[in-house]
Amino acid sequence: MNTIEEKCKEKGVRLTDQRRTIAKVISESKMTFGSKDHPDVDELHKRVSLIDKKISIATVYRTLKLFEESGIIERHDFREGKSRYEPSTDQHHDHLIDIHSGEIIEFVDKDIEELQIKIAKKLGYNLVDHKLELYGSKNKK
Amino acid sequence: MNTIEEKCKEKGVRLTDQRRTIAKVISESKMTFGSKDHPDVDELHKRVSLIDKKISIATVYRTLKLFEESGIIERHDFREGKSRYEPSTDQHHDHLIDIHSGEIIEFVDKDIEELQIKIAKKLGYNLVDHKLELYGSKNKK
DNA sequence: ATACTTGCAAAAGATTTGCCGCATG
DNA sequence: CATGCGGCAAATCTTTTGCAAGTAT
Repeated sequence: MNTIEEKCKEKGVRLTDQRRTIAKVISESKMTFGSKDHPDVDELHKRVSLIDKKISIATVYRTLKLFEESGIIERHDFREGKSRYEPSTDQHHDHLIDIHSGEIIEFVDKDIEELQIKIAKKLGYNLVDHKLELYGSKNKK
Repeated sequence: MNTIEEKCKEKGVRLTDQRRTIAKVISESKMTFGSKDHPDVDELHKRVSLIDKKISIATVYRTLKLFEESGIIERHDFREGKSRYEPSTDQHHDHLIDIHSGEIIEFVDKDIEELQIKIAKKLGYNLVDHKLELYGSKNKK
């Protein structure tokens, strides 16, 4: 059983064959394609179809929304007009996007996390969530 | 003449009545509606129509894209599936979005800016741009 | 049994584009 | 005058939804 399937059980998300298949594909995305993998809906539907070609894209959309709302996966908009997904991790991370290749690098920085909480507090808010994306070009030399 | 019109001249962006009107509306957005104003395309079209009701929404889209590509205005996606705009400023700022009211608070933090540059460098990149959005709920007390 | 899911196709919402007459520099 | 611009409607792209039939607990 894959990680996402386990999380569904924990959260009381009902499981069906379709959801199990989609869960499996997302769970295996990073394992198979590396930490730079953040597939979009179409890509996920393609991968899911290899396992069960009867799963419709509407189900993929519905399942992704469900998983996202349960905190099981994360959705990102990298300024392309479509969403990309990845499994949630214990360790929060942010992204650096290579503006030339589109490659996505993940990173973790504790100082930045703390600074954000402090800024929100100063403005009179509790930080619930945040999004930090760096856009950069590869440094020659 | 408004600020955006001036910037068009600097950048060699051709001016027309429609573009002048749209420039005026964006220039005046913060003056009229406060620093929390980040209108979307529909809202801008409504405001523009009050001045010249013959300007089509296609022109608003085309003009916003043009201004954005020239660095005259900034586009944001605050996770709503549509874009919001504001005039570019000399002083870079980030946004905190109230998850309950949708209110947008602008803030500037030099430490965070520096930290981002440092992180990008460590990963072998030159930071070209970035996006930081904090999502928070109002802190009672 | 009963409420939840799915597939399909249609709908919706945001944004872009082809065409052609018109304005700008 | 030539090139680019704007209006309109149709097209595109991503995502959502109504419906009828099937499925999980």
